[in-house]
Amino acid sequence: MLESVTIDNYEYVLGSIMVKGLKEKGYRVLTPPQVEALESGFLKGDNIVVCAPTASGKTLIGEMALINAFLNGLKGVYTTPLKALAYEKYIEFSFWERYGARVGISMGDYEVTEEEVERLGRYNIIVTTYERLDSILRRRPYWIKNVGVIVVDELHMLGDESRGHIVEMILTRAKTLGIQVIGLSATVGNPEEIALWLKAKLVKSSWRPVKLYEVITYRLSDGSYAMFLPGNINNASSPIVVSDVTRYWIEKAVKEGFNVLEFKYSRRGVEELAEQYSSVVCEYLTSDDRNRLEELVQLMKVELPDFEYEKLEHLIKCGVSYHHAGLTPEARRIIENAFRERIIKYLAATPTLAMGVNLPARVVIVNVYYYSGGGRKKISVLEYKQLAGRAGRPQYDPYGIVVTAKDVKSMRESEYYIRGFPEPINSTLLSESALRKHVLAVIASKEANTLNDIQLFFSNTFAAMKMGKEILNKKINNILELLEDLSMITKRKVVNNVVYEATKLGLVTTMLYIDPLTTTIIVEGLKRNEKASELYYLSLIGMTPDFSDVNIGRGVRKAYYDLIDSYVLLKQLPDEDLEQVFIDQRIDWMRGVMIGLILTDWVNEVPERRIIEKYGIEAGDLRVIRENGEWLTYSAAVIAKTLNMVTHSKELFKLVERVKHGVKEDALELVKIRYVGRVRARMMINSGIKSIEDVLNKENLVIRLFGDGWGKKIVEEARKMKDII
DNA sequence: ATTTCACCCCTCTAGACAGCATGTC
DNA sequence: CTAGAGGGGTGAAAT
Repeated sequence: MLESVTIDNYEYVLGSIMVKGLKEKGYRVLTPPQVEALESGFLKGDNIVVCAPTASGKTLIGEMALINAFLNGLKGVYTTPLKALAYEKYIEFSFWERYGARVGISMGDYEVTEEEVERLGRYNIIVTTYERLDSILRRRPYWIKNVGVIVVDELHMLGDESRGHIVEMILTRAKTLGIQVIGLSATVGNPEEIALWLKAKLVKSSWRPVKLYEVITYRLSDGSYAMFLPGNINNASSPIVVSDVTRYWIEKAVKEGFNVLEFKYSRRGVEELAEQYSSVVCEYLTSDDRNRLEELVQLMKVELPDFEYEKLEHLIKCGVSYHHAGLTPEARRIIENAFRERIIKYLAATPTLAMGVNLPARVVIVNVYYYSGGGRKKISVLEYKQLAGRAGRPQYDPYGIVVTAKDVKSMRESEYYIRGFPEPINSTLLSESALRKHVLAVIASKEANTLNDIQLFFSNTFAAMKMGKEILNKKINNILELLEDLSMITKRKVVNNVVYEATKLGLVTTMLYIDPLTTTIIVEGLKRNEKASELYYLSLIGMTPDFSDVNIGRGVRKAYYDLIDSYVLLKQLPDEDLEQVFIDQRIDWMRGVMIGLILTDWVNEVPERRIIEKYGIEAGDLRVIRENGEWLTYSAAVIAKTLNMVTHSKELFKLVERVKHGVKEDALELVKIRYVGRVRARMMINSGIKSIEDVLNKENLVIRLFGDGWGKKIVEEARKMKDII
């Protein structure tokens, strides 16, 4: 056993102030990846890529770089893929405020106005989401020259199909501007290549804080399972056969006081797992367990909407739950905490859980099959390692156990995940949808305006290194033509060069952070009518590529075919010809219609429960639809204004507020009052209270409606608003 | 005449980031 | 491609 290395050993590198702070934060010993990183000399300013498993202390390396920059009078930026992670890190780094560092956060929940960007100039440490940082960098804030380091959390996201290109652009700009880069990555197949691209030193480590046993598991033809347990668990190198793996581990877990996490790539799948094993866990609960679970149930009853609570109640009472994005964020947080405290013994989850907050378990069961695009596929080794990394809670568990590939049918397939190497990650920037956004952004921000400069800018990308500049330049040329066709940019010939400039529409598109195609669809849709219904507007934005896909209940679409036909005839919906406006670009017309119907119900005050049942969606889905709807309705409003479509823009701006609060027009004033949402606003209007003025004049009526507590609060809030006016 | 049931066909499959106007009183 | 569960529809058998 190596003697542990302490922070003190590196005081000569870290400096006394940082050492003092880190100790105050509770750090003493350094993990091997941290030692290696320090040895690499990243605090002197070199780029570094750290490839190491979950919980090996990568964040601290980033944190050191941020503090180092701060102590040198520079700014540090830390960027992550999730808002929840950004917030977590923000809280963590706020510790340094006692050392004089000003710590700020910037993500979509906060505005990105000029003032906001200016405001960020005051901070020494800024935590952002990837997209927000991309958006900020496009605005080229004056303070960018003071940024000493950008720390990219979850750097392996670089290979993510839908968002990797954002990371690539951030890093490309960091390279171009000569800003130090610290990349924190899971173990990937080609770390050398990424390090080479970033001109970074590479720290590779497989060190984990908890020993990990990967248990080869597979299904036998009779439906039972073979498992090769590790030697020191049952001293056997031949497999044991159990009829049900999950049951086997749950029984062990409940008796020995640890918990079990199972991953599966399907919402329905995880709900079924929870259902299936709730009776198993229930059998073993102690009276103490039951009491704690009863408390938990009471908490959920208060905190969650009824329809969500009703779905979970019987599971939670048995110490079991599922976890996926159909749940509201509130439900997810409660379940995560209960699992962390081991009140919930068995949790079946989709990969949301592995992406987000740190939630380890002694035993992790991994299913590897998922279904997509009509086929049956297996998750990659990289994804498997990410899920497996959740096994073993540092400081609590002596080891972690991963049941590898519960749903495969041969030993070979299971071993493949254990012995196999994570796949190399590739650039995703060359997809048309990614490139059209970024080429436009580079032109709109004036980071590059001539063909040569644009090509030069993109020659710094990972894509250029991987694919070669010729292919890249060809693609860029195609995109430039497309953007010109879409009226996003204009072209001018100057002597030996071509100069590009963003149009008003292009500028707006970049600022709104939407896809040029989204803008075009909105423009085309609006052009067709002078004035339109809310259903028309809301369907139109639902058809754009920026609106995320929605899980509509089975059979629901079909049930609406006739209704939809009649709407199209009445010109209440954008007609399907809209699709033909875009050669080669399929727009999701049907999705848009469903979104339109859902959001129309929402802004007409149909109760949430009713909407969810009607369209077979879940509480969490409705929330996503509302957020997307708000952002894109706003975007449509700004686009309409840019094109001087006065009626549309007026209507759309009004609609933004209605989507935000889920109310009809007459309730817009009331919902501005804090503590008043769609339901209370309607109650007041029904009682004759129609404005803030009315609230103050009919104080007693408000208190009669909502009781002493809420009633008085609401009146008080209304008074505050009156005072402001 | 109405209900029940076996059977076939069809459908469906994870997640999450981004925006913050303006004219008028 | 290499799945599999559940919903809906259908038609014939059972009541």
